[in-house]
Amino acid sequence: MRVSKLYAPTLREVPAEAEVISHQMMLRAGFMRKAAGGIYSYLPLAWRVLKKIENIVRDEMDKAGAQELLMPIMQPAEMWQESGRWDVYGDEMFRLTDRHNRNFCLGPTHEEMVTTLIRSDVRSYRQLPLNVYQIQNKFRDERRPRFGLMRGREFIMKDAYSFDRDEQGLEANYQLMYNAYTSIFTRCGLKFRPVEADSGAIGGSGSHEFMVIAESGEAEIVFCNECDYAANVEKAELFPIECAEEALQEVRNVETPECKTIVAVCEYLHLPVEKSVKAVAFTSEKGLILCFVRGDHEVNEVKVINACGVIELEMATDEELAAAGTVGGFMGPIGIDPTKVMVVVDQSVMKMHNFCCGANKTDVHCLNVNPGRDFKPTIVADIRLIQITDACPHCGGKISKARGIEVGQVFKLFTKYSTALKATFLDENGKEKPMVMGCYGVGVSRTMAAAIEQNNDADGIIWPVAIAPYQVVVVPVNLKDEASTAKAEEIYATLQQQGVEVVIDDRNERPGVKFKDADLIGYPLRIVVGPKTLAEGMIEAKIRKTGEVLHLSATGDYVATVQEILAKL
RNA sequence: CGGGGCGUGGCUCAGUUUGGUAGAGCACCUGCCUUGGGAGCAGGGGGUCGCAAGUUCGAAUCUUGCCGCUCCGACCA
Repeated sequence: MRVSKLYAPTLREVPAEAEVISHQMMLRAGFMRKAAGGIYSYLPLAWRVLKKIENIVRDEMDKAGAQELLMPIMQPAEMWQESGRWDVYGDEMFRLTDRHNRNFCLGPTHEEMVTTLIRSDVRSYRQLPLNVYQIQNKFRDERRPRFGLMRGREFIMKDAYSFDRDEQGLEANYQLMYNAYTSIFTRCGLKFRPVEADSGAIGGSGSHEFMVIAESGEAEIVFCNECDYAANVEKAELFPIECAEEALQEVRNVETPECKTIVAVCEYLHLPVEKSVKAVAFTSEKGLILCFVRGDHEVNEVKVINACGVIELEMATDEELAAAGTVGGFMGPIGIDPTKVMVVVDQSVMKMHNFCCGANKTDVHCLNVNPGRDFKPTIVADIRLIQITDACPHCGGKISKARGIEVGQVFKLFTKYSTALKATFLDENGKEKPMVMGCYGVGVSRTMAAAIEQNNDADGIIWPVAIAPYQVVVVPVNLKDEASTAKAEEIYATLQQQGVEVVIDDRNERPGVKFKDADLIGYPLRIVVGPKTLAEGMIEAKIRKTGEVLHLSATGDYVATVQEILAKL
């Protein structure tokens, strides 16, 4: 490719709309342009990167025994109604109607589609296991699209679905996919970490997320420094906290004027925060939920959702609190009827003695409260967020936190969809059984963005060779100098013949412009051909990642050298 | 959806407070010149100032409504 013909309009300045590095770089380097919020055109350079990622994904999927197919983006409402998700999915689903007023959606995911497809064709245990995948655009009307490709409303995803006779089969497929994902992200040149994850709205249980480690990541993960435990914070279990036994004392109320937060209350009463319990109130489709955790702990909403078996949580309003007989800032479990309001108490609170909490009256808190004696929870569960001071839930070791970009997730769905959608088969005994399913996603366009987040400097992108749009750019320094320009053309043609993915910057621009663009676009290797070095029989190869400059013989076998350099990057 | 900020040529922004008929830099076109890290000179093209109503002799500027973008909170690949 000749840069003079390449559709890659670079920008000198950072567009005001872009906040994160990957978004800024992709706009500046001419990789993409916005059509609407969270919706982008991929220009040729980006499309080459995406195809490279897709091909790595394909290769690993095929090796793991999955078969590629392509399902419709537009999906009829009926199958979603059958699974029950037409109503559950909410505003995040793009919906449309045809001329006959029939309802459709743009696929946010394909469990319904694939399950109804497979159920009509697979009748026997002999046809299982089966694993199918596709790479296509997905549509989700995000509440808040942001960060360019990191959270778009239309994005490219690889989604695979496995069907097995039993849970052992699922376990095997899950492991195959887990390993394939590890290979995919390794081959893409990314620093990543698989972590235990909550399975969320997709359903099922048992899940891992593949996180690309990056400061700009939206997810927070914890990992143990001593064992191999790693989890999304919203999933992370807690190492049990024990409390020393002490004699139970009588409950009494104290005035706590103007103390709206638990920290203020404890300061006012000269109590350690560990001797207090705070409350967070939510509303859900099952009504009000009062959650209680220790004063210095935080409520984990995902755990609350799972513990209560609800779909969504919202912060409760003052009116709802008043109706339940309490008041914001002074909520406590005493006197709340656990059969009318869900009183969800963190497991660690159940072990505390003589603690302080709200008295459900403005400016009043209770002292010496004890679980069991003074109140009855509706539910006791682990509902708190792990903190850096917590011990590893597996080995008790010291944990660390990091931020990550979720580029892939694997789920064990079990029979959630096959039961709802009646995807059954006959086993060897002629008995009808639901297929045991798994699903496995890779955010292809997000992976491209994540790669940039992890590989850039002040001058631009630094592509890992495996997913770079081109491997090499050849830069003739001065087009007026015939000898060096001819040499550059020769090198370009030769490399191309040898299968190197190469562009030549044949624009009649000053060298600075070409260098700046090459750095910005992030070609892994730049070959500069100019009169000065050529006079000495040399050409220059500069490695984008390290800045290292190598002088190669212009007449010798530079092709082999270039291939060696690329192989090492 | 709630809360902040912003919409002026392709990009970055000034002008809005105090209404008087639109500007700069970059990019683009032509010519000259220049060629190892975003050169210089000269000339040139391009904007119904997000949209719609309103106030006014007169609106980018004031008022109202709408739309879009963006950032902060809950979801996800």
